[in-house]
Amino acid sequence: MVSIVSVAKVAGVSNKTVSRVINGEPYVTEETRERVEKAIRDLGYVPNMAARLIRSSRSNTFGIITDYVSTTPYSVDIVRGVQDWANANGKTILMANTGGASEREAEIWKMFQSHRIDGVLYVTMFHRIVDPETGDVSIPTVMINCTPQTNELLPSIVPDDYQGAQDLTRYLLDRGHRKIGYIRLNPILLGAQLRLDAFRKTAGDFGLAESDLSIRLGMEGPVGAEKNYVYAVATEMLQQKDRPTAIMSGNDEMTIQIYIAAMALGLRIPEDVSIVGFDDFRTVSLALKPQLTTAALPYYDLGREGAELLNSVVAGSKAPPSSRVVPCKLVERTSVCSL
Amino acid sequence: MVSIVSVAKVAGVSNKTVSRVINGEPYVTEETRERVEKAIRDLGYVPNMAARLIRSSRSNTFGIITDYVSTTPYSVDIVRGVQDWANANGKTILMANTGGASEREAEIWKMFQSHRIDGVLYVTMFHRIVDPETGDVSIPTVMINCTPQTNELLPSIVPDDYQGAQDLTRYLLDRGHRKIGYIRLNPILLGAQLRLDAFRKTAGDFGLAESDLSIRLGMEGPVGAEKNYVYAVATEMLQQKDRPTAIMSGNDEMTIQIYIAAMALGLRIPEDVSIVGFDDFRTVSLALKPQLTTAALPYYDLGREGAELLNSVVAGSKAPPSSRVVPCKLVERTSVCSL
DNA sequence: GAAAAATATGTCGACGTTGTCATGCGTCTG
DNA sequence: CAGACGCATGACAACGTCGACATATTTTTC
Repeated sequence: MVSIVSVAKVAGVSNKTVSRVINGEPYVTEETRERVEKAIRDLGYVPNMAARLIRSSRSNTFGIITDYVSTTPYSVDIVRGVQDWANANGKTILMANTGGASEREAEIWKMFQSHRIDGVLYVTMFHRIVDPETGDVSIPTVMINCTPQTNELLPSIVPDDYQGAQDLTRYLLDRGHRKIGYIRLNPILLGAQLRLDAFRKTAGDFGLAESDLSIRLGMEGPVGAEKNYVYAVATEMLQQKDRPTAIMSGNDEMTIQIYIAAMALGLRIPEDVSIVGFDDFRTVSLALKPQLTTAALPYYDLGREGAELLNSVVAGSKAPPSSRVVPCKLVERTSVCSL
Repeated sequence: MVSIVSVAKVAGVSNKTVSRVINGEPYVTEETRERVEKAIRDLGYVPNMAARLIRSSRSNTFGIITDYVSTTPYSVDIVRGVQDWANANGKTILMANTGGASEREAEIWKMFQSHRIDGVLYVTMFHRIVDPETGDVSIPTVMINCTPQTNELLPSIVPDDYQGAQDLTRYLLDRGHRKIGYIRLNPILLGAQLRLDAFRKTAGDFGLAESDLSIRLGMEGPVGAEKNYVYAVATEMLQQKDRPTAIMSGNDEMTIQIYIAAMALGLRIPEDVSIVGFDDFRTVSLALKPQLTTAALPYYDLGREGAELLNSVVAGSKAPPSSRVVPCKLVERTSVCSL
């Protein structure tokens, strides 16, 4: 492999001078610089990060540790956000996922440490409460899409599920809906509770009675093996004689079943029932006809800002580890009508 | 940072002996080994991969370079397959994605080289033909889900779209369907052509005339900004007086619109129309009612086997760079009825 | 025009690890 | 009991890079 030494030999300078050119340090004649750069090009020299790291003990690398990248195609955008930031800032990304197994988690932290990474982004694929199992490895960490259980005060950055659901509820109320059904997400997920709370509170503040709200559980059970009642629940809800004029769904994926249930009963969307989702999972929200009005989870921004935040932590900013909350934008499409 | 030297000091041995213990080399007394292991535990020592790398010039790291991890939640399973393999075999994964920009691609190859990674997995999110822009960086490479344009003879590993579509078509024919509609995937994707070819050939071999087949384009245009005709095309197809008894869809995502189109026309699935998809994109195929019969893209296996293959290439196996094809398994659910 | 300052380049060692070779000691062989 | 062998350990150099410091050359300053 071609090293700094071979470049130096070809350019007829010392290796230190080559190092200076590579790192853009001052005190190199234009002429020398050009000769060195030519040698670098000719030889196809690429600096060796590993050597740089043992010298300077800064790896310029972040690690991402995730639970279920895969079983859930939802939140890949978080990873993309991180990668784009990394790319723009000359950082490298090391990736690992636990598949939910906590014994693997400790291994991964060890692996990260063996690469002397500068910081860790701890990403969960659903908004939830967790406890990183670092196995006494301590590396600057930012949590994305999750908050720590014990108050170990790791900074975290999460979507504002509450505000998103609030906006969606108001949106329906503003359009005259007074009987609203709600099909709940798996209660395991933190977002589920926040969204439901916002729905209840907003509807209540507006003056709706609890009896105007038809709240039902759509899913439950462990992530990846949950029981799904959505179709049955939606069918039942829509067969009530005093049926809701709008249904709010725990997430977009569940709306597929709500759409089908409604259509099977001969109801038109949105004329007979309005439907809103949550997440803006575009594979679904754009494929449905009419297209789905929903609240977009700011996954990409979560990733980007998380990386940014981690960077400032690594750089030693003493900002108290706080929980940042990123708003969910309401995306208006055509699945809701005004009454 | 605690290094091998500090461990040696505490254990009262030379650093080489510590190295021997770490690497499980022979010729260390049981007693010495224990003393060293204790010191390692006490100090929380973790070997420094970077140092190991400059010594041995083997990084035990693979890079993954992808085009659109993100915009498409489809193929994250490939990445999961790779990661699981890596985890089981003590390799580390460096990730980068181009977002489709080829100027970024060259940068990424350079970055990979600067980390002296052992090999690259070049992954595309759709089965297609590409040309890696390595920018004269040469690292052992395996292509996953894509095949090289120029015959540079990089080994590749791809799903068997042809066989999958063949199985699906036979499945319909076996159940008595003789008028079959086909809504095509974006022709940009290699899989689109293969799937269509298999459909045509299999139906033809069975004795169906071209007039029994109703083949229509469902999508076209650049990835991420395609035009989508599926709903309109499906509606039209199902309104023909001699309408097909079954529709085969380019992929699962498109079936959402086919379902809705059918239901809007008052048709029941599968009694009035049978529908099959492709991919087994479970967010969709399991959410639909009735659940979708489809062919599963072997993404996880693609990742796993791709990593395996790369490993053997890196190890210097002289196996001629061939294209391996992994079968798509038919997943039978309830969206098809027998006539 | 001599001293001081600025610029340009080089020498050397250190980072943490492992490969090579050397050494010391006990045991076996004939 | 001498030589050969096997085992356990250590000394030292080298990998590629860069920081600290030294030296050489040019420019500025009074």
